[in-house]
Amino acid sequence: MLSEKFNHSVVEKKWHKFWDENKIFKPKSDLAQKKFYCLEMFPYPSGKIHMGHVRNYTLGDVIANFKRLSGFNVLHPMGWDSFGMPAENAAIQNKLHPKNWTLSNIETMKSQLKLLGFSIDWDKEISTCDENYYKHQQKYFLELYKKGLVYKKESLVNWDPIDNTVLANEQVIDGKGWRSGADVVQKKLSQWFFKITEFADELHQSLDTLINWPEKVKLMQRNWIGKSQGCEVEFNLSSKSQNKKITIFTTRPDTMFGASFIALAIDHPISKEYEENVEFIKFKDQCYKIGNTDEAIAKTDKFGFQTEYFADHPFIPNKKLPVYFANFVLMDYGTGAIFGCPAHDQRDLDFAKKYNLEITPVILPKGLNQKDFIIKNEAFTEDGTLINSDFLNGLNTEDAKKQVIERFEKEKKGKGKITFRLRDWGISRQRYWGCPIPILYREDGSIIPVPEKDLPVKLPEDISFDKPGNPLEHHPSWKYTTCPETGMKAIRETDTLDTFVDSSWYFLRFCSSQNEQSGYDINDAKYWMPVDQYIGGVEHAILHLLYSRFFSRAISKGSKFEIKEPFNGLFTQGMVCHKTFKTEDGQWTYPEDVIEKNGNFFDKNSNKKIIVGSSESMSKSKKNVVDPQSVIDMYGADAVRWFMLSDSPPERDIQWSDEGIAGCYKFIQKIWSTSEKILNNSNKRKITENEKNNLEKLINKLIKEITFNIEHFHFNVAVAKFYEFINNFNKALLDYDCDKQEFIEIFKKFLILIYPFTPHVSFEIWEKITNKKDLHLQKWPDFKEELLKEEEFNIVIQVNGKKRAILLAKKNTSEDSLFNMCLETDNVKKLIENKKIIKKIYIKNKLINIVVHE
RNA sequence: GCCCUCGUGGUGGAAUUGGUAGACACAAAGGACUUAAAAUCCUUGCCCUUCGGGGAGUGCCGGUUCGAGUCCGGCCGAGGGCACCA
Repeated sequence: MLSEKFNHSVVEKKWHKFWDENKIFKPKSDLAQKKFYCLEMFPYPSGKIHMGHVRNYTLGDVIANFKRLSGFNVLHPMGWDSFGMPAENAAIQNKLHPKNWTLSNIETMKSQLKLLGFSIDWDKEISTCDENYYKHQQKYFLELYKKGLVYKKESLVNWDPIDNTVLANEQVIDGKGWRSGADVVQKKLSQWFFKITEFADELHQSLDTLINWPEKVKLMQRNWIGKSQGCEVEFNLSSKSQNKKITIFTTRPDTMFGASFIALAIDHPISKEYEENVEFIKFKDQCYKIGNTDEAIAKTDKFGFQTEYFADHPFIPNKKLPVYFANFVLMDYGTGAIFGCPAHDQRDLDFAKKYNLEITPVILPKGLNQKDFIIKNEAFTEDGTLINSDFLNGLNTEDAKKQVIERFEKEKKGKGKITFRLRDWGISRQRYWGCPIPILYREDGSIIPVPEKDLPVKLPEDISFDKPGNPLEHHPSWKYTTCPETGMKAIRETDTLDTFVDSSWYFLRFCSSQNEQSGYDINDAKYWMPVDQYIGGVEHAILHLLYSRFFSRAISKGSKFEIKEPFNGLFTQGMVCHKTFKTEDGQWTYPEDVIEKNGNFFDKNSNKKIIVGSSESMSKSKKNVVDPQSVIDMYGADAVRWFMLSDSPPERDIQWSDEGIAGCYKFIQKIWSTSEKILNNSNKRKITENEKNNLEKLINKLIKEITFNIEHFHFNVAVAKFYEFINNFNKALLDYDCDKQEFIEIFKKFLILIYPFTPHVSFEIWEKITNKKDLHLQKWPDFKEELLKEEEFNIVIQVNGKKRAILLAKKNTSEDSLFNMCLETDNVKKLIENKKIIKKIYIKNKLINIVVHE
């Protein structure tokens, strides 16, 4: 009988229809069953799906399927992060309405995702630009407003001059807008903020509870929150005309006796007194001129402006410290004021040298004599022993810190204090395509939250992008309204919410996606939350993941079900990379347009010579992309999924290659042809006990390995084990040449194991073998540990730690007889002849090492 | 500058606790089947060899150990995060 090829396009369509119609991926409403919430970061509907999506959702799908087979009630939903700037850019460029552009992209991408056969419950689909979604978000905004976690303030903000919008600190990367790449400038604007700093300590501490998060991500968040232990100290300032008090923050109170000046941030409140001082204005301008890139700032010389004030040293009577405004002091960290200790801080040293200020060393490095310790151009910033410090002399840094703080607290001059680097989250965006902020500005100047009954504040549809700036601002009527209480004239807030707000609670919405009354139902959330496995790109390590941790805390605070951590397990996958191609005149070229001739590469359209560049993460701008749709058409969804899981560990980058996908296609065919071989076998010879045993061992080993490797995210290793199994299984099929029944039973277990990876071919063969369409209802097979115990072992024989021979020995052979067997092995014999055996090491069923001496 | 991670064949990568380094796959070379191709299958893969085997070998140098890819110290290289945070 001739084997037929596996026809992926027909088979895959057939199963998509069956899965869809029977809603087999819908979770059960039986809340007594143990649950598993498997979530991948939802996509922004930019047009078409890309390979990054394919990899992300394939990884999640393996987990979801595996957990379903393992008896869990699995929630595996999908939605769209559908507000955002690209929709507006498309509107401007192509005269499309952002809504239409977005909805049509969603439609395209949804159909593409369906091609891949992901086990998603599409009934739970949500979209953040849907008013049924954002009305709840507006409600949460108002709740946070009530809880005092939202406020408005005038502040210097990061302004992206290309996108014409404000960016959060987290969205400024190397001084450039995270999306536009434009140099960010500082601008003073009145903005809404979420008080994320209120949770700084909790967000920091709670990271320790996230044992299923990558250390790397936790570390990044820890650094971002930046917890520092120190103290605040009050200084008395005096000038000819007046006295004042200011508070400074320091993490090095131990260096107090080395203080030689006080430095204030340029916008410290005291600067009000100098607003009209010509010299001060000059100084301020000079500071702003420097530019915004972090590198430029870091390299800038330290300079300052001396005030007429002097500060009293808290411990040294009559010691007066000059007070400066300095360009390196930040207003929004600590108190915006510091004391300078030049000997033990590099910035302070640079500053002190410029203005000839005192440099008093107070920390002596270990093992150094005080006479030999001179500060020249480098400050000593490490720990040591206190000198020149009155009551602290002789103490180490740690103890000195404690003593100083104790003394400050006793004398009411200061107190221990923890400070965070984290700033509040600026959420106002001057954009149309986002969630409107439900706030009114009444003509009498008061700020009125929109009453809940008037929600949602909907986006107007009739908008124009003819003028630059925010279309909501320019809309002829939308923003004009009246106060619901007084009837006074009022104007709507025209800023919309940062789209990171949208994605900060969507995982909660999935628990109750249809609920009209509230964003999520407490009982649903109690059952489904937290997300058991969250999967996405590491680029969200800080932004999205920190915001979500904050937002779910903030909205659930004080409710019957407080959410501490929304994501129990986190996995950050690597990117999909491809070689880059450039013509000699520097034009990026798509891989599909590159042809090879005698080892050289050419653009098939222009015939220009192509330079092959390094492999980089697939991106539209470099054109090193491969369209998933065309690959699915050619090789099938199972092959594409298989590729995504093969070779590279999921947390590392993967290299896309044509040979690789072709190899995956061959493997899918091989699964199919193996099933054909079994079924077409008409031999009637009965299988022997030994053969049967071997087959059982084979599948038992596979079950153990696949289970372990899925649970540990070693999908690439699981793939290798499948290859190994299929190779051995085919060999057995050929060698044993007996009645097929036993092979069928083994192969059925194999199909259950591989179903999470390649569902289409698995379902098809399962049906062919069993005449049933119920592969998804099978139970994940158990393995019998006793079958894995081998009767015979390869015992490695080492002489002086080097492998010299391998012995096949029965389990539990005594050490002595093994040793005797060793001595009779030719190789060993040669090597230990005329030598003294010093030592024997025996590791049971594994290894013997004979140590000899000349 | 500070912090973190990673260095294994031509390539992607295996190697649960220190115990047979290179599983599995891709690419390459040779071969089988075929009129031919595709598909499939087999063999090979550093150096020496009398074909039994021997030697070197996981970025480099050193250490601990009977035994190190794995642990420790010091270099070198790549990638990532933070960057005037007092």
